[in-house]
Amino acid sequence: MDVTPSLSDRLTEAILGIIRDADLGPGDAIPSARELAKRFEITTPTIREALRKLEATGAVEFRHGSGTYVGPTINNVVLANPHRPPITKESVLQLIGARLLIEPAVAAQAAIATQSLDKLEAAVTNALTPPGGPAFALNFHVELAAASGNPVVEELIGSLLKVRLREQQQIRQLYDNRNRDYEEHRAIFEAVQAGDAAAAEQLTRDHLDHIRVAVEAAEFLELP
Amino acid sequence: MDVTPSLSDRLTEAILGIIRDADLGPGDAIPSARELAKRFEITTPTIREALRKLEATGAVEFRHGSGTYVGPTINNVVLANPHRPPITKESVLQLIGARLLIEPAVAAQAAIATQSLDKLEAAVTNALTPPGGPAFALNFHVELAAASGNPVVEELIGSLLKVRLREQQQIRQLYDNRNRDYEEHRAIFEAVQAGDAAAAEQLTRDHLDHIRVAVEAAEFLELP
DNA sequence: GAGAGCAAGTGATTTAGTCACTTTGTGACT
DNA sequence: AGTCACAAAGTGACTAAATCACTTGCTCTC
Repeated sequence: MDVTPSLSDRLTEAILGIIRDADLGPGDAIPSARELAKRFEITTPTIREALRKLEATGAVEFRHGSGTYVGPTINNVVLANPHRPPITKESVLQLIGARLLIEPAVAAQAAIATQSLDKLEAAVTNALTPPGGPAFALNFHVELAAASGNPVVEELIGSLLKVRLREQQQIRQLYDNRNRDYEEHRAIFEAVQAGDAAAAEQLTRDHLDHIRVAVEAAEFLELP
Repeated sequence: MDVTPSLSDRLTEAILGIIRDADLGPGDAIPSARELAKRFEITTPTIREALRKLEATGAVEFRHGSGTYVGPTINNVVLANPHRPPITKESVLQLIGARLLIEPAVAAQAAIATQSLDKLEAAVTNALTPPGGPAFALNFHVELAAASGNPVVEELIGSLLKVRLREQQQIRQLYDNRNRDYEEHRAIFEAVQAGDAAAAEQLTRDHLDHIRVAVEAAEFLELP
């Protein structure tokens, strides 16, 4: 069973090999589909299928008329499912439940890590005066994970937040907690800065619990 | 910017719509590529690109000569990157670091949850007498996450373990900790069963720390 | 020098087929 | 009657040769 080495999956691996051999990072251009087809001695539709697979995981990006480029998540070990099922109140609560389990420990770790906190502080203050939209509010949690010093944890939190990005923003717009969020974020930041792991952990737990309560109280709208 | 609704991404959404409207689950067959092409009034290569994207995220599966079927991870919110970068000692340690941050809290949650522990106990005992290979040893951690009652957490741990499945197995085979693992797993299980959250948390932390030390002591081989 | 416009390169998609694999059912043989 | 071999139908895998649409950069003009 499955003695088949693979189908055109070998192509995706080969393309990834090219990207890594050339030491390309996100944003860099990769050879055109036509050239890849020539190089592997196959036809364009076949190479396109391989590229589509890579596109689905964010390893490459297409830009019509311009070229194909290395995607932002090529080095991720875990990623948000781009083909996510439709949202329900239950799924949102499960998501918050997962964060409630993880993020307090992350905050505690950030408090005892020696990472730079500049970007975390920026995320706190930027949330109040949003120059780039409401997505900034979520940024705090990703930066908090980044401050833990473990890039995998950062990916994990980032993925969890990305899954429901639009919905999270919608929730935040409905119940304008911007000020309360700001206060709570700042309190967490200060605990982290002071190296008080226990306080950071508890404050994060409280913060997420407030969000959970808000979601639980909400009667859900339909999905757009 | 990006006023373009999308390209043939609409196809992937449409296919997912068909799957959900027909209430299909993993293993169920979906219409053939030719029929989908006819239904959407496009050609087969185009529909194949869309299906490939879905294949990359585990939403569908191809079986040559048989058909296309719904994949196992279609309802996941987060998934392991199938195009993972090559392994390094550092990346393995980062992975363990992430688990060290998350799993103790998961174990504590499992101890106070009211979930059934049958499968968890089975995972403990099966690890010693492996009927299905060494993958069973990792199963314990997934079942532990399942026992927490939060499916998102289960997905998360499952994804983290899947990323380095082969490598993890390799590590385990090299340093045959099977007996020590069994003892530690059993201790964690018993703490969970007894509802002792603090003990479950600490035992899990110790267990993962033992693995971390073992990996840190290992001088790494090349990748196959 | 600045702008309009053309041309080359690229992805997006079509059309029309061939090959390889799996499944299933039918028929012949035992 | 049961079983096995084989053919047929359906499916995915892939090829081949185009055409359309978009981006970019260059050149030519004013």
